[in-house]
Parts: sequence; structure tokens; C-alpha cells
Amino acid sequence: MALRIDDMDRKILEELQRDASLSLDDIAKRVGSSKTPVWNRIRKLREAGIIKQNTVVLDAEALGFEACFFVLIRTSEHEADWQAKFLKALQDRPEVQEAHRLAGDIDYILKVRVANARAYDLFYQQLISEVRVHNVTALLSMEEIKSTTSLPMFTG
Amino acid sequence: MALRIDDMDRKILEELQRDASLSLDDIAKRVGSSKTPVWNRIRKLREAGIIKQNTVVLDAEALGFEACFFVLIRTSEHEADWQAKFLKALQDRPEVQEAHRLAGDIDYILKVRVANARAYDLFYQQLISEVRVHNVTALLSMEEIKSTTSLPMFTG
DNA sequence: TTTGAAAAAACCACGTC
DNA sequence: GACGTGGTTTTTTCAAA
Repeated sequence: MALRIDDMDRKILEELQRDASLSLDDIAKRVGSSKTPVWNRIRKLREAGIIKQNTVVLDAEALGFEACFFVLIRTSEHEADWQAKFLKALQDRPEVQEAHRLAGDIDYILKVRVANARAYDLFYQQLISEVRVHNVTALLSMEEIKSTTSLPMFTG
Repeated sequence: MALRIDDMDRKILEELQRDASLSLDDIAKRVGSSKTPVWNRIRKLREAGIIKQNTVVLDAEALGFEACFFVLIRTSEHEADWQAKFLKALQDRPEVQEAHRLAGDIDYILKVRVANARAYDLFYQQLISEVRVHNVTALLSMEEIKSTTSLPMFTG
């Protein structure tokens, strides 16, 4: 689990984040190594869970998801069973792309992607009918200025 | 550009989102088709820009990114050159994973991933020294309840 | 859409340092 | 231990039917 990551690993991860469809040879060339060590490192990173998933990034708008909301939630309930129910509701809804429990005044933030405002309202109505929440504020995104899943490998 | 997407495309995209490392044969089996048509569809989806990127999802905590903030920004400036400068500042910072321009009271929301609270403060100080903002609220994530990049292909 | 064949890439065993 | 070479197997790619 506590895998030691060195600069070579970081370089490989950087390349994979940028383009996971590169061949081993290409990655090896870019990071200044060769096939086998790169392959072994990727396998280790995968087994250690550092690399969690191989996926594709899709164009949300082209697929009809034209609205994106950030939802700020305050609740007065903090009991375990309420939390479990709330959590399950979020997990079950594919519109919810992110959900965080927060410190401070606001208890939760969600990122919700839907076709349009109507679809958001449907989502919202269903959610509040399932779990009790004290206060909900929806922030509507007008423009996605930046969106990346990449983590910076060489912060410095 | 205006590629017509059918259910078979959607099934393929669903599989690719779940695991982009599957072989064509495996995908074909899962979606009830065979290699060549699946390959042709993927190529088209790629060329049409529906599939934007192949990437890996990494374990942020394992890589030392232990803090995640949502930053709400209000500004009094709405001129073009201020906006361009602000936009560039966000693009240039790898800590900023998402940035949206919002409708309403709050002008922008950012999602920022950093090593710790100290690193966030550094980021914050640098940002406000570069661009003028009226009001900034940082929401600290205590727990990532859900995180997915997957779009639901069969909303219904 | 299926078949199939050429090219490329992944995977893995062995030898080297 | 980590790296490199090379060979086998799988997969991708793209014919042609």
C-alpha cells in the first residue's frame, strides 16, 4: 500500500493523465526509459491503487447535458441514519457527479449535471422528498472555464 | 459534428467510461456486437469529439493531495481584460481542477486540490495578489462522498 | 456486419548489470 | 534489486467480402 513514488513514477503518471492511449514505447520514450521498467511501474501503481481507473472523458454538452449546478446544502440533521440515507440517495443518482461533506456553515456541496433547468428541478424535488434538508442553494454554471481531472505531479 | 448517437453508441460509451482498458472484443461482447462495428463507432465518436480524452484516474490522497476546497468568488470587476487575466490565472494553476462562471450572486466557483491548508493559503494569496476580487469564501471538504467523471448514458 | 490478415502493442521470461 | 533484449500472445487496425 505505502508504495514509494519517485520522479520516474510521477513522469509516467503525468503522461498517462495526459493521454492514457499512448503505447508503452511512446511513454518510455517521453520519460526517458524503456518498455519493461515502465510496464512494471505502471503495474505496481495499478496494484497499489494509485491508478484507480482507466476512463474516457466525454463531451457533456454534445451528449445533451447542457446544465451544470453546484448545490449548497445545509441540514439540521446530523444523525447516522439520516446521513446514511442521504449518502445512498446521492450514490444512486447518476446526475450527481461530485458530493463532498464540508466543514463549517454549509454541510454539503454537490455538482450535478443534467439536461436542463427542468431536469434539475426534478432532481431537486425528488431529493428533498427523500431526505430532509434545511436549506438548499443552487448555483447555475454559465460557463465551464476549466475542467481537468489531472493532478499536478511536480508541484514546485 | 452533429453526429447522431444511438443506443449502441451509448452502450459503448458507458463501457468505456467504466473501463477504457477493455479490449474491443470485450466491449463488443458486453454491448452485444462485434469487433469491427464497435471499432468504427469508437473512431467516429473520437473524431466527432464526443470522446475527448483517454485518461487515468489517480488516488489524490495517496499522492499527497489531502485538501480539497471549493472557492466561491464575488467580484465587482466585469470588464473584458480583467476577465481575461482572471481566466489565465486559473488556467495556469494546476491546483485548480474546475472553474465555472456562475449566474447570480456569486460570480465564480473553483475546485482546488492542494496538499494541505497551508498550500491553499499560498494559492489564495497569490491569486488575490494577481487579480482583484471583491469577496472570497473557501469551503473545505471534509470527505469526498462521491466522485465520478461518468455521464449517465441512459437517463430514463 | 462478419471474416480474416497485417501491423502493432502488450505481456512475460530470461539474461545482465 | 532494477533494467534491457527478445519472443510469444493478444489486440488493434483495416482490408475485402
